[in-house]
Amino acid sequence: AHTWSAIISAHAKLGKAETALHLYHKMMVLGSKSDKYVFLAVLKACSTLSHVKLIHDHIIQSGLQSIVMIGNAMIDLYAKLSSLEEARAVFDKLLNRDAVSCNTMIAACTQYGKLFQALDCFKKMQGDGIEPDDVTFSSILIACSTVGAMKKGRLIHHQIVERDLQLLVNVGTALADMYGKCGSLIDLLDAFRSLPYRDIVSWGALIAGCVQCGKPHLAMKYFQEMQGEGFTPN
RNA sequence: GCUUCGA
Repeated sequence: AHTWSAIISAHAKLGKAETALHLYHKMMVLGSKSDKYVFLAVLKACSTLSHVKLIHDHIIQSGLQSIVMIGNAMIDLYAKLSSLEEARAVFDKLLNRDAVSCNTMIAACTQYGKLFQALDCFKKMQGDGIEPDDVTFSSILIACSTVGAMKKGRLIHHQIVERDLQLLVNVGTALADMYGKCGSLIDLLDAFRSLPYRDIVSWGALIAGCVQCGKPHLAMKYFQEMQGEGFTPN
């Protein structure tokens, strides 16, 4: 199974989804048993709901549905290909939820523009003794930015600083993004300057944020500066 | 060989 999962996931990562699914089919025909890594690899190759449902059935038949990593992948896929309700159904049934489960659910709520549900999930995970991590905070910030909730974003910002998580690029960039989308140029620049390093994504958040804040000339200035630091615009 | 976030 480990050699099958390696080759299936390699194809899935390279975007060769059909080939990955064919290999999975071949593996079954040859009578090899799937383990959790095979399922994770083949789930990555699923681009339609019907594929996901089919694999989900196989997972249930194998009795592997209660494995956290599998459940987490299912939450993500149902959110992206089906509906928030279906994602939540998997989330609710999962008994050994971890931070990734909650992060995935929060990102799912965000995708559907449900800030209140995202915040509720954030609150409940802490009630359940699951520690929020950097991914949790970056996801919650994106939820705030998509609905322009700067006041809530600031409260989250304080919790981030308490843990020094603003020093991580993903969190720092999400902060910059949130302030930019909410129109606070000062806070946007402050978040950007606190980043441990800059990459193409953080530059993008800065430039888009300047535009959002009504400062197109500043955006142009940073666009030049970005190229001066060797980044090619994407 | 392994799931979630900043585009």
